[in-house]
Amino acid sequence: MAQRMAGADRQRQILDAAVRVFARQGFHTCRVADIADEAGVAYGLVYHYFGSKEEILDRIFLERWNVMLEVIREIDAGDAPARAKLEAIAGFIVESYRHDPDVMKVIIVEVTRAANSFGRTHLEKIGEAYDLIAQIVARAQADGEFKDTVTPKFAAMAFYGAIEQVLTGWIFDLLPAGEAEYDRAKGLVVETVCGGLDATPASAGTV
Amino acid sequence: MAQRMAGADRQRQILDAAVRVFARQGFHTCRVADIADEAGVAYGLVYHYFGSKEEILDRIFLERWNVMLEVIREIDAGDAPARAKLEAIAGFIVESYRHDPDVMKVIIVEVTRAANSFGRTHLEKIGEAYDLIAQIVARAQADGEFKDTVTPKFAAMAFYGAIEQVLTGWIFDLLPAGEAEYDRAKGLVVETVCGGLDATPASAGTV
Amino acid sequence: MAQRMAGADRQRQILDAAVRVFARQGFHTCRVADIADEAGVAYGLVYHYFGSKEEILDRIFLERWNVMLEVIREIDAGDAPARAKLEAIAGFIVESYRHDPDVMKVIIVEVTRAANSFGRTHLEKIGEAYDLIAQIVARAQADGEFKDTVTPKFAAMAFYGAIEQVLTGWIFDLLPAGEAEYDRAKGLVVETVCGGLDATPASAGTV
Amino acid sequence: MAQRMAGADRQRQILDAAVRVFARQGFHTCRVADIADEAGVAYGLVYHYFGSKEEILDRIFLERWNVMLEVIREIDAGDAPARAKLEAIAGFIVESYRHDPDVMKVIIVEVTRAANSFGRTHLEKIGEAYDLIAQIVARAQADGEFKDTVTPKFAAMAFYGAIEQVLTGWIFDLLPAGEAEYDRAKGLVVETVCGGLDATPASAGTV
DNA sequence: GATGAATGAGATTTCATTCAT
DNA sequence: TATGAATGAAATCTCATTCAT
Repeated sequence: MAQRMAGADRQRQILDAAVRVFARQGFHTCRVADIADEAGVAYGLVYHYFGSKEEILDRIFLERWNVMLEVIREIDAGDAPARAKLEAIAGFIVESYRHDPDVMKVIIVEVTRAANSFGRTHLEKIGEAYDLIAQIVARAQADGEFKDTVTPKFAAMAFYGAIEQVLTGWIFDLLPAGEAEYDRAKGLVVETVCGGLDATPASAGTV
Repeated sequence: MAQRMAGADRQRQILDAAVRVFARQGFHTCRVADIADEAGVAYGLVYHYFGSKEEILDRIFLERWNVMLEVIREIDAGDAPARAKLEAIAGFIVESYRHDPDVMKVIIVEVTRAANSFGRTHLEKIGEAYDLIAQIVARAQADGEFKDTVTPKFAAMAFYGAIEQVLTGWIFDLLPAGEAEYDRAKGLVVETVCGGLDATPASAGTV
Repeated sequence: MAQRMAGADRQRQILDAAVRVFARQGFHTCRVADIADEAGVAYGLVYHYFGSKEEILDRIFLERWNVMLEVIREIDAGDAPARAKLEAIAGFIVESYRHDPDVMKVIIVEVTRAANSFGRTHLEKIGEAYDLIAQIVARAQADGEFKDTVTPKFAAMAFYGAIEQVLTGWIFDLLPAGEAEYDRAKGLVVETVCGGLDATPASAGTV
Repeated sequence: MAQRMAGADRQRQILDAAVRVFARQGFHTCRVADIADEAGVAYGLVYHYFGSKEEILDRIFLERWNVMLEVIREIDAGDAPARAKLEAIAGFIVESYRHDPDVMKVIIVEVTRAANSFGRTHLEKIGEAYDLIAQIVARAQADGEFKDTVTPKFAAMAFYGAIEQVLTGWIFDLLPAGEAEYDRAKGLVVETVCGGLDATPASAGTV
């Protein structure tokens, strides 16, 4: 039986359990009871802290996604070259996965591509990230750092898609994973994608 | 009341209806009754032709994915440069979307990234496509057409992820869609991604 | 595809198939399709010859049960001692089982004790057999051949129950079955049951 | 709306309701909703306590049958003559019916003879009872109390079959029922069946 | 007579959510 | 806060029966 505990801690406990359960069984396949069990908490307590099963997923997604948006904004605010900024973003996403693969799995598998089931609830939030990346590209194109062959939005999608797919590869064991791979991936995604964006393509060859 | 019809035609009719329904409402959100209604067919007939709702999704996925694997294999068998092969693949995927966006939406949203819910049923099939692309990259690296900075598998994931994300952008209205965009996208994905793969990066600049 | 055939033959063919299917899978567990398959006949043809699945079971039961009633009446009409008559009845039932165990299995398992499900449709018919046996006992009691310790109906039930249970034992492999056992059973049931009915109990010992 | 209640009590309540419903409508003919209604409980609560409709029947059967096995074992352990033991067993079964006719009806009609539908799940359990009875007979034959004309198993089947059929007669109104009949039946079954087993058949005449 | 596609009512089962304690 | 019993609205799936051909 769970001891009294500060509300915030309990929420955290349930949220963390939900991440594990969603990652393991999938949002649609798991039951609220599974979350309660995993958290070692009574059935009804989940509903004391969250209005619905979906709200739990919302919270998991928003917590992490907002952090990412924050980080991207900070990166963007710096005055590094665009390529370095993209590398920092890729680095952050990879680190996020390294730090807590389950959360990223849930976000990718249950939210990012599942905009259907959840209605369009999170689409806007998701789009914000793409827009921020697009802005970086746009500014780089204006500065002449990047070519303007592609629209910034298009570039942002390709960039983000490449990263997400690499994570998906790790998640589903389609790509070798491990500490070394994580470290290399950060640069390689940018290398691969930005190779085609750079205005001075020779630079790609020098890395 | 539905007229008598050859079995294969009825299956097609139900399959097509299912694609529309899955695309519109999502696999988990729709009911088998919705599919029957959409097909203008009695409830039970769906179960006359398919063992379960899931089997319908399986069929939709496999039909299309097998075609894609076939096409990739054919492209791969030719002796064009790797870059042209990748462009042909990207072109095929984009054309697939243009021709039947609903099917691609279902595949991307309900299958490709949802390997959780369906068990790992289709993971292998999905992986085949990545492997074929990786082979093309590997051979290009051996030939000196591509650099070998990244592993072929990694490159394949980045490449496929970029395309899929562009499609996702169209699907969820995060990226402007339309005939012109579709045509441009084919080349741009390759341009963007392969720019970093090309051994002679200058070529990227000439496009 | 089934050839044209006289109606009666087709009915027989379906009826025989149904016996096998009911015996193997049970009435509630099998589907009409199973019967059609077993008969090597098209689905719809079953409904051409029978109004419902239940009607098939009715026919199977009535055909056999009426034969049994007929036989019991004939035996009863003779002027053998009651004990011989009962032995003849037991003999006939055992022979019925030996000749077509499936029919008896269906009758015992699906009809005789299942008077609930079928409403009381066949109760009266079933009761006729018990009454005929009871009559034999009653007359034997009047003649002094049997004691009148028990009511004729009670004796009839005990007698029939003993036989049916022995058959049940064979059906479910709780009792060793085989040609020799069948032959011995005929007399033993009577020996066992009638031993307590006989007015001259010593006779039991002489068998 | 049902009040909160201890889990065990609720199970009992549902179990008792199920007995009434199965007895009245038959297992295959009733719906789980009928059980819930009869218990005055919400639909889903039945599934809160039992995994399936079949599990409910299993429980009803096992609860009662295990009691009977226990009683038979106790009777068997005593040192009364075999005939007295059989009479005690018959007495217990009849009392069981007198005490709760519905349970016995369900066991006889839905389980004992329906070994088909339930797979062979309970066959072994059912057989245990026959075996125990057979043991009593076997020992009596060894002691010379019973003749060894019939195998013990055969005798056990005949004995049990006679009782069950008498109960069936009461259940389906083929045999006059009532307090007096119940009391008389206990001895009469044994009298009838054991008359043929007794080594000293004269004793049968003295009852 | 013969076929098997078509129908749809209904049964079991699940599980998110509520709420009495 | 905490508990888990209670609720009941769906959803899936089955299958007896009908009927066009």
